Amino acid sequence: MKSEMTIDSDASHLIAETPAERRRRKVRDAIIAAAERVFAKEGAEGLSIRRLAEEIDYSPSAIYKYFSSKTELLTVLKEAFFEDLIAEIEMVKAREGQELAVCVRECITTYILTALKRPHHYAAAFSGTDEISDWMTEQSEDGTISYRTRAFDMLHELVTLCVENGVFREDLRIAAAAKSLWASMHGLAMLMVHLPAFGMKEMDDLPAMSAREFMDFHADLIARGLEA
Amino acid sequence: MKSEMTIDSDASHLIAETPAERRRRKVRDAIIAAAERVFAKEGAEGLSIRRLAEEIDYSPSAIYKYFSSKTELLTVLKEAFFEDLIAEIEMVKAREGQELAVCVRECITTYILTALKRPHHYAAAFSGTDEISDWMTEQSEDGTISYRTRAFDMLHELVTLCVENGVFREDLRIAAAAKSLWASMHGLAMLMVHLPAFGMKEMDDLPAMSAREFMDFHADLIARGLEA
DNA sequence: GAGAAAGTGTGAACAGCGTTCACTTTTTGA
DNA sequence: TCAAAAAGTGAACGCTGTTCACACTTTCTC
Repeated sequence: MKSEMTIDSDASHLIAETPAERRRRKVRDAIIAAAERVFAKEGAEGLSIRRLAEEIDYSPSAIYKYFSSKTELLTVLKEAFFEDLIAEIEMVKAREGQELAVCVRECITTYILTALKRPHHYAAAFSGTDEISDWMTEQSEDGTISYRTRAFDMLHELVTLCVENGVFREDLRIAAAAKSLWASMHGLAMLMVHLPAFGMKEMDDLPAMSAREFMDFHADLIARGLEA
Repeated sequence: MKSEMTIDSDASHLIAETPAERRRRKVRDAIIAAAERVFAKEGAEGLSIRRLAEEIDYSPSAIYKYFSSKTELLTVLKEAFFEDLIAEIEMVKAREGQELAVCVRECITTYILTALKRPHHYAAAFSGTDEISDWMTEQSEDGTISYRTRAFDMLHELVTLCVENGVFREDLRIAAAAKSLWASMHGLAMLMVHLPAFGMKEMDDLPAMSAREFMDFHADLIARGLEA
């Protein structure tokens, strides 16, 4: 029952909630909770409207009273996941008394680790047929800024900070560096998501790296490219 | 009609080809050519067996006499694409009289550029539900080595060469470095594939980078991380 | 409290999908 | 020439997302 808390579908209810609204929100949350459950386990292919309906004991068509399409439902899941991802990294950034160079490396590994915790979510967030032309100015008419943009802003801040403090080269093009950094993190996350054994299996005669060690290795390579 | 040449479905016909075989190959190639055409334009979603059948004037069930499943057909497309990708990079590697450090950067941009030429192919090659546990030893019983493994081998060679010639740090873990390098290239390729404007749109006051400039920038960052 | 209006839930249906199978037609090889 | 093999087909199965007319329930207004 605590599933109601996992995703707060309407955070702007400081004003009292009528019973009708409460009921509606409950059903909506139940749908999302069921979707979350199925999706985490089996990904987008396993998640069908009919199965979802069965899982919450409603008819398939009922779901369309809450979400205009399967795509919209999936978008909600993706957004919630990205919210988590961003929060996770903000936490690392906010830790006090740490060296910036270390912080950068930990942000990178945290990003990848969080992606691996819900691989289907991460893959879906990037393999949709969203087809957005301007991903930066991407901004729904209600003023909401897309999760991708928010994630990028976070990285942009981090890079700026590093340049200002002399950790990264001072001639760095900041926005470009942030995008490049993102790409490198994203690449490993994606590869590990759908080639689960990618982190392992060296062909050297050296003792094999663990997935975690490899992630640290990757983070170090990325950071080295940026550092002064 | 030159489409028959784009994919050679059976390269081992040094022995004479009977009329029957010739006819069969022709139909098979027509299916592949049509699939290639549709897939390049609209991706996996636009490619249905029924549509394919219509396109080549056969019944849907006929296609199953040539491919056991849609998945198998898609695998053929992906393999052909990866063959191209690998060949493209081998060409860059084979160019003579060039500095190794430059070569590395050009391999990276070539990889990304080739991916962007057929974005749907590239995305499909990595977003399938292949679910392979050991991606390295991945080797069909007929002795065929997977395209992913071949791509990795190529990178492994490149990194080895760079370490031997003092271009990369000599203490580098070669296999790990190759994987990391791959991840970073892959990340940018993937991001640009489905956020087409990712390469553009800086937020700096500086003049905007072109997609090509940004790719060079990214390649440089990756290489710097590896270099001595 | 009565009645209109709005909201909620349903079952049947549509069009599409990948795939299978019994079937006919064509081609091959002895 | 005739049987065996191969090639091609149309109908069907079970699945998908989605829509729509309909019934039922809640809410709001007079």
